[in-house]
Amino acid sequence: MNWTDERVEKLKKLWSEGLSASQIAAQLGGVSRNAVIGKVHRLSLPGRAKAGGATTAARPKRTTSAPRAPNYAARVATRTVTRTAGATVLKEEIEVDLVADQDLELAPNVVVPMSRRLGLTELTERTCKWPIGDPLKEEFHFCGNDSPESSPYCSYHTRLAYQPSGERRRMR
DNA sequence: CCCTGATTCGC
DNA sequence: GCGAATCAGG
Repeated sequence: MNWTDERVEKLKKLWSEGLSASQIAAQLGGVSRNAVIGKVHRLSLPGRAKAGGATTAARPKRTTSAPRAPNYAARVATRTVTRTAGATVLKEEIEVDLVADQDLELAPNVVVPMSRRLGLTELTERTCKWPIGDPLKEEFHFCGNDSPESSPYCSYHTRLAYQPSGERRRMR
C-alpha cells in the first residue's frame, strides 16, 4: 500500500492524538508499525518524548481513590479522554450495574476496566475480545485490555462471559 | 515476554 | 521514499 494523501492525513491525526504506532498501523491497514514509524520520521513529525514511555503517555492516569463500600456509580472514575471514549465509559457503567443487579457480587478491588478503543484488526492473542457497543454503529469496538493466559477476554470480562445464567443457584 | 519508539540501510 | 530488521528501553 502506498501513502496517499488521505492515509498520510489520518496518520498525522492519529499520531497527534497519541495513539501508538502499532495501533495506527492497524487502523490504516496494510502497513506495519515500522512503516508508520518510518513515515512519521520522514514527515518530520514530533516523536514521542520517551521510548516505551509512550505506553504511559497514550493512556490517561487513573486516580486510584481508596477502595470503598459498594457504591457502584462512584466506582467509575471520571476521566478526560477523548470525546468518543466518553461514550464508551458510559456504556460500560451500564453493563456493570446490570451485572451487579443480577447476582454477581462485586470482587474486592476490581476496578472498572477502561477499554482501549480497538478495532477488529487490532486484536491480538493477548487482548480482550469483548465487544462493546452496537456492531452496526461507528463507535463499536472491543475491550482490548490485557487478557492473561491468552484468554479471549480480560479477567473482568471473563467473569461476565461465562455465567451459566440462573442455573447455579443452589450451589454453595 | 509483552509492548513502545528510534535508527539503519538495502531496496 | 519505503519499511524490515535491528536496536534501545519500559
